[in-house]
Amino acid sequence: MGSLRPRSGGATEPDARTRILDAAEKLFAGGGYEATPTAEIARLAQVPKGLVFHYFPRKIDVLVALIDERTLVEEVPEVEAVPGDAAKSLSRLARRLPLRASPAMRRILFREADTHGSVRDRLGRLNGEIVRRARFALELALPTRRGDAARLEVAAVTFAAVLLHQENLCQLTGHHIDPDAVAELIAHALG
Amino acid sequence: MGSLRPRSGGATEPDARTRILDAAEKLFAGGGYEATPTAEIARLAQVPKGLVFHYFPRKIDVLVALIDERTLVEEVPEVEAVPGDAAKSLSRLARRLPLRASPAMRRILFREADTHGSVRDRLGRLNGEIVRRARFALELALPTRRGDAARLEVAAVTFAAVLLHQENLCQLTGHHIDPDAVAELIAHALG
Amino acid sequence: MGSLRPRSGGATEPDARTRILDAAEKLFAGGGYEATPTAEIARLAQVPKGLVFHYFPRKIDVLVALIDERTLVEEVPEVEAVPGDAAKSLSRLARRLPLRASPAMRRILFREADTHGSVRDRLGRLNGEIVRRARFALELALPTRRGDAARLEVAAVTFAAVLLHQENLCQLTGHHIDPDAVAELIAHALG
Amino acid sequence: MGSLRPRSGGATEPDARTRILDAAEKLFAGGGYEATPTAEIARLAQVPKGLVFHYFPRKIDVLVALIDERTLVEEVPEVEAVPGDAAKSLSRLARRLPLRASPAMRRILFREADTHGSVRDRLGRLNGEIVRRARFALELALPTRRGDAARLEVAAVTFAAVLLHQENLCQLTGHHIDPDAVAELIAHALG
DNA sequence: GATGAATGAGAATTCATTCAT
DNA sequence: TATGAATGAATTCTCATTCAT
Repeated sequence: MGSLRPRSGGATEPDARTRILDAAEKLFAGGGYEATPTAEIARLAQVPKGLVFHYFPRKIDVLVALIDERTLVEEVPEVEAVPGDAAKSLSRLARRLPLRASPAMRRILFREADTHGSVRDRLGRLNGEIVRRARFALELALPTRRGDAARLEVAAVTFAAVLLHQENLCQLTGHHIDPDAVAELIAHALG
Repeated sequence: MGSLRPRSGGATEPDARTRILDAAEKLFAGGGYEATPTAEIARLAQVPKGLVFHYFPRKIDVLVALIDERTLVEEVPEVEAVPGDAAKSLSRLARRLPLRASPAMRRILFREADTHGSVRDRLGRLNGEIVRRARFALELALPTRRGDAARLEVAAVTFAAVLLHQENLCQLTGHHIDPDAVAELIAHALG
Repeated sequence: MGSLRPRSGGATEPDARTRILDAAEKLFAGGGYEATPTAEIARLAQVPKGLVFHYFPRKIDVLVALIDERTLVEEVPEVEAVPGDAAKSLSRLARRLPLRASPAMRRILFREADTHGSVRDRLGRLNGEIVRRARFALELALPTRRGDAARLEVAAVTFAAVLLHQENLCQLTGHHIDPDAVAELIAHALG
Repeated sequence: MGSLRPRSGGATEPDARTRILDAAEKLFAGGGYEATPTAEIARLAQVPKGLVFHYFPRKIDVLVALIDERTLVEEVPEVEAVPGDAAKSLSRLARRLPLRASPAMRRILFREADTHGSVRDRLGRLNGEIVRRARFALELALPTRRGDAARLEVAAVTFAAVLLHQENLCQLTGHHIDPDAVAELIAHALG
């Protein structure tokens, strides 16, 4: 499990709070937030039950802390787009979503979107950021023509939809999408 | 709530089993499966608690019955596509997903995809059917060119992603997608 | 399962009441009276749940009927003892307990002795009858000596204990007793 | 009720776990395991319902703990037999069964033999130990003769049967056995 | 900070029994 | 006589949360 917080480095055993979050991350990703008892978090974290509530007074605080500390939507100004090559720019975006989070945290992010506002918000910001980057990449790649703004926006939104759809439902339904091919398709549509 | 089962027509009060499913549909869509106690289903359905278990021995059976009886993925051979007009064909598909289910059932379908295999399966079939129809629509609309099969497939998959993404996450994140615009974009990409 | 009631002979399917008792016999012997739901009796008997209560208004009536109709302690005057051969007489008794009941009913008889007075009574009568027969066998077999009445009684009671212990606990604990050897031992003690 | 665990001595109120086992011991002996609700155990123990499940996650664990902690089959090498006096040796054995358990626990041991394997095992070991001791007592008491091993074994098994039969069924059927008289009978048979 | 016993509301499920048909 | 839906109290078990130490 990936933490965004610096851990006490080397071979040291992570501290109790970290172990609790590690356990919750695994369990929430597996069975879901509602179906995971705090007692099981404690057991897996190898901490006494009471300690979970010492760090996280209510169960929901564990989820909030996970989202807060272990997912990061990268909203940096500089986006690595390839000027003049829309397809390549989108492919890059696909290969490296502006989301720093472990696979488990990604599952939680999508799965528990209904559970708490903070999760939903994070997901919304991720979507927004992907759209923003896709838009930027396309703007940078394409010769500026008038009247293209709307179409470019649609392309960006579409690409974001494909990426998030893949992250979320494709894993469940077993379908597969090749983002590179989609990138090329979209680039072609705008070209 | 929409039932695929024929109800006892007219103003007759629906029978107990139907009322239970009606109540479950509303509650699962609202608070989610795990967070909904069977007692609340019974209360809303105005039946004694025991009757819920008379019809559905375990709680999960209520969810399975809902998916089973109140969602239908239309897998019919004839698809109404407009020959020669890819964009219009896709737009039509967007306007009428091959999914017969109430808005509440749609919410349940996406929300509880992790909860039980039967939900996941249904969702997978929905995705598959949308892809199939999009593919068919595009094949019918476009002049047959060699080597385009792959690109056409990508277009179909992309369109399906957009539609399902809209049904699922757009409602949560507050973003919006105009399927018609996406349809046009894709048609243009293949045109 | 053995019924003491005459069944409708030949290959005819037994009637509902009989099937209910057949099912109860098997289930009570297997899991015990308390742990057997009436619904399961109905299921195994392949009769609707309501019919069980038609024939047996309360659940305990099923057990009482079983004991009543499917166990018989033979309290007949004529006992086949071998005059002059105590060991042989006891052996015969062991080989044919004065209890007409299927193995399942025997299990129920011992297992549910605490559950209802009628079961306890039947068991008491069985014990009494075995003692009576053992006593009779020994009296018949042995030359009448004064002062031996008490010892003979002890022998009879001992033999009954061995037989019932075997029927009851030996089956559970996996131990084994050879009644013939015990018969010989006792005969020797009195000889 | 006798506990094999050391209690907090003196007039101190026993702790919650002990009170739960005390209550269960009384209730299981009275009405039987199946017929005793955990809620009644809690009530009698004067602890909240939840605490029963804190210590014993499933109801059966209460029974298992009782058997485990409150019955002990004494399997010690040294057996106090009276050399040369078989009858007396057996009488001693009868007077002090190698079973450390309260009368209530004895009732539970025999009554719930079908309920759980652990009970059955304990009962089996008790039977085995009694046989072993009876055998030892007789070996010690009797002059060693050839070919008597089998008869001695039968005698031991018989005596064990009588003792356990008395503990178990005699209480139910109302019959009575005088172990001393049986001891004498057996001694006489081997004498 | 750490701990695990304690709490009790409430969850799922069971089940004997009733009853209208 | 036959049926299975209906009932609701009771039962086992869960679990977030508190709290004394």
